[in-house]
Amino acid sequence: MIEKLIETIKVRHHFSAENEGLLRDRMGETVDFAAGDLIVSEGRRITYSSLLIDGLACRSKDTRQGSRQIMEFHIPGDFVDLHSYPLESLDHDISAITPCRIVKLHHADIDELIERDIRFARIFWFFTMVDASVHREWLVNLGARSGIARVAHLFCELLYRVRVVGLAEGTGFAFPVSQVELGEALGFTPVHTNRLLRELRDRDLATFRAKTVHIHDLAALEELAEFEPGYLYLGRRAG
Amino acid sequence: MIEKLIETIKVRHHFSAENEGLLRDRMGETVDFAAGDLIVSEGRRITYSSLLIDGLACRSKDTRQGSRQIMEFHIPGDFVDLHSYPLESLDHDISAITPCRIVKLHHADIDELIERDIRFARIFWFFTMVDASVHREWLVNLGARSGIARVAHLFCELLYRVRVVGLAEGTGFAFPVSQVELGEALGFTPVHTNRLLRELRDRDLATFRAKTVHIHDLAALEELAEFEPGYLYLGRRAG
DNA sequence: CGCCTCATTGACCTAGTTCAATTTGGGTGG
DNA sequence: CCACCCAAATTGAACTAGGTCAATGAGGCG
Repeated sequence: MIEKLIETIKVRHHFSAENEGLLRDRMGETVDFAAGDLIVSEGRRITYSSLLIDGLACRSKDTRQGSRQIMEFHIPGDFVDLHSYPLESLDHDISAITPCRIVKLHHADIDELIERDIRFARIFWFFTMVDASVHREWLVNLGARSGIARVAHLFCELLYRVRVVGLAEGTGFAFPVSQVELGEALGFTPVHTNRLLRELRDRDLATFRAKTVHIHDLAALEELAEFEPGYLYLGRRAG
Repeated sequence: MIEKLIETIKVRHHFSAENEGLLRDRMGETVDFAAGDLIVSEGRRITYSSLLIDGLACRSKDTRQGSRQIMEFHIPGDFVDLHSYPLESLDHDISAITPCRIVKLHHADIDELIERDIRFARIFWFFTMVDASVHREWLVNLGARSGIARVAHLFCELLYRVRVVGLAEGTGFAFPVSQVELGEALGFTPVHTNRLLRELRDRDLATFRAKTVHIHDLAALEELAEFEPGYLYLGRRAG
């Protein structure tokens, strides 16, 4: 059930079988959410973190004008709100885009894990720092890249992340968002998002159809996006 | 010397005199940088974190087209690269905008502090999570707010942060950036940044002149920016 | 004084928005 | 199986925020 999480740990850290066992034992209840549900809502005090094991979720903030900014997409294997452990409450919403299943990890259990082996603190802190790194890359995306490059960059990022947890099929992957939601992540209107997708298709770089991304020319797409995967910290490292 | 850091801890956590002493004892060498210097450069392996005690610094990434995206400004009292402690290397540059003075806190000493009192881990992790929260708010800024609101939002954020460390003078504060740099943070060209500043001035909301921001009508500016300071996590809380 | 960098302004251009209409495709009831 | 429905995708045309290019102005400093 938490296989995908284990994968995301192991690409980055040495992780003993013993600690893997400890972690498995601490995982709590499973909860299901329907598409559109709030998994965590802004400002609420939180006593557990949610590991996404199935579905697509996102972090977002609403603006007063009724628009919404999506700040990160979450795929199975991601803790969607691990930062609630140090922060205790969140500054934004986490919502289910498709039906989602999460497993709880209570903050008290995180405390225990860290007490048992301080390396757990490193691992969890590291995860939250990867999210921050992704945020920074998205800032570059929104602030400094052209429309077409923004879409390309997002597709590249998702491909790399999805591969780690075994959800890629070659250079294609499921990405069950509407064009409205895609626009909310990229800072564009749905109309313009649609035109950018058409341009990607016309240039034979990537196709987004039926909630699925197919990348036709990954090298060219990365070139267009100036994609450098380093910010995802996917390399195996000492830990 | 680290008074401002202590302030930023104390607005958020209970912090004992004993721990304050421990922290003071661990602070390392002081280093000075000239305006424009890189304090930390992308990809470098890092063994200490830098506490900014004087000057203005920023986190940024360069794009291949030669433009630059600024992702956060740092004022005295901020650790500019505390995330290098869990990450060990950084995905972006940290540079001195004005002459800067930093004090080193070696990662080995952070280890020791945490070993002495686990609450240090919470405090440091918390700091890095506030940076992430700021990143998310900036994502909303770049992705979903109008030009004028973006500038307004940045000015509001800086006022609130600068107040904590005693660097505000009423509703004014020093902000020694050029309009080019301001544009690099907001995702605008210098020309357009200039026009937005003129509009803020014309509407009697705020003035940016001689490297100083003067806010004339804070309530109206916050309203325009949809500024909600919660994301800065400045309220005093249990820790 | 004379640079030199930065701020300011104008005129024109383009990426992205807005509004509105049309098409597509999956699901559902008969 | 088909007719219908509804949400989402697609396209067009007109509009606007922001970019580009280029010239001018203003302050700081050797």
